[in-house]
Amino acid sequence: MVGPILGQPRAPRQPRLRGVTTQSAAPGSRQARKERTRRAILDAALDLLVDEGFASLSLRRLTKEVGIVPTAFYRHFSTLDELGLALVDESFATLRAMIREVRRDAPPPDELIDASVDVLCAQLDAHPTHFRFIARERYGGVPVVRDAIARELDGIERELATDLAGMPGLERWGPTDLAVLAGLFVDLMVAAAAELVSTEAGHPDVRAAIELTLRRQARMVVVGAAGWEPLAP
Amino acid sequence: MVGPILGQPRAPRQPRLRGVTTQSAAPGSRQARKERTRRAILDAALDLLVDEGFASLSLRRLTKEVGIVPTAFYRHFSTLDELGLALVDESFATLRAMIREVRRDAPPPDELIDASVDVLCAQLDAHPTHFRFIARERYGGVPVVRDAIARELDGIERELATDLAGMPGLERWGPTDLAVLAGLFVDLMVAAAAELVSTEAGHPDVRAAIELTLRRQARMVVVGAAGWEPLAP
DNA sequence: TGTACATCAGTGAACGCGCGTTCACTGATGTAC
DNA sequence: TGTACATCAGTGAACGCGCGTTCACTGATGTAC
Repeated sequence: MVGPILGQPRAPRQPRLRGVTTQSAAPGSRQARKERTRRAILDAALDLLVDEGFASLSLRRLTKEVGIVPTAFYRHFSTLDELGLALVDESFATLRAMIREVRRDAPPPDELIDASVDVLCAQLDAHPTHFRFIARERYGGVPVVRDAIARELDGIERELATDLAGMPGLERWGPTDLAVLAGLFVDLMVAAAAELVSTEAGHPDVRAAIELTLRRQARMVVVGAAGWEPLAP
Repeated sequence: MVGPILGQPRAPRQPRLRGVTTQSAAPGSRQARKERTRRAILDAALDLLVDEGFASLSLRRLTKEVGIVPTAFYRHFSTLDELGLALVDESFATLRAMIREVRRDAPPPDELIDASVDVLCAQLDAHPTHFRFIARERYGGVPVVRDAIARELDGIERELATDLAGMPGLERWGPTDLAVLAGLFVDLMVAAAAELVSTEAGHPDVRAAIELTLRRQARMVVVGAAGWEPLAP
């Protein structure tokens, strides 16, 4: 065991923000501490991305925010792109969890829209940085990240199309129509998420208005789907 | 008049890419040449923004592309933000011209969607960089630009709502419902534009698929609007 | 028309700064015996 | 249990580079007379 004062040769580097401490004082196994630092890097990145795009993220500012030295970053990610992909993974884990929640509750068709929007708003409150990341980087400046997000959103559209296939009134729809409808819902969701997380600190009035608009837009789409004469697949 | 060789004290700086020439050789009045350089800066910026976000745009690379020295930039814009706002102006001039074109042709309601999508696709071919700029920077990393785009899109939504108000079947709609529908169309358009300009060099098949999806989505929304029971304003 | 002066778009040297990445290192944790 | 050695997350100095911005300048264009 190491004394609390020993092993700090010069002015000790204080933990800066996130509980990442100097090697002499951190609790837990080496592996646990490494994982904690990785977590701190991801969190610091999501925080910094509130104000800027991923393309402008600087490794030095990021590691400063975490409280580690710039070179320590490379113990966790070999490039910034790799960090970006980890953020895509994490953000879509949140989004998929949200979708699973709706699917699990299986609300009746007439409540489906409101229930889905409720879940979306709750998730937006719980993980605003994840949704902001997806919305902002979807058409953002880093091709690797942009492509990864496009691929994930494609997957979600396909899943949603499968879900929709079993719904009352949509049994006779072809795969193309289902894909079109699914795309409509996904676009609607991402656009609304982007609006909601960008007004973050704004008035609850603005927020309520965006939420209301989303509900009406989604219902309008549902009415359109209900009246849609399915085309050949 | 100045001779073609005189007044070039050392290795003459060749015009690099855009026809911006050294001061000794450029034709036209001083004002005309200044305007031409400004134009070249805007064009070079739009070109560079194919590959990166506005937040990552570097003044030095930009001026190098134009063929002027970095400091000459300040003769035309006092900051990069000001350049960004000029690009917003220009991009929305294109978008508004597109809307005017649809309005002028005034196609009958049953052809309105297809006619609008046709115009959109034609404009996307003519000015892909403008639409890419709007789509990418709408949620991008530079607040000044993002806010300006949000304001412009709001204006367009309001205009569109006014247009829609006079259409058959929508006379009894309240302003809120009209705004909801207008928002839906604008989101659809921007999302489709973003998809179309991002596959730029891609297969015409992909392009055709996106275009077809857009047509079906728009029609689905129209069906939804037609079946919509208007609510209190 | 010719001359003298003003304007100003573009130049080029220089500045200090933050950037990503390299490298040899330190010292607490982990492990083999 | 105690000891000797290996591992490896984090350190800190150093590098060369491109960045935005300053400043005094140049010389063709524009204008007043």
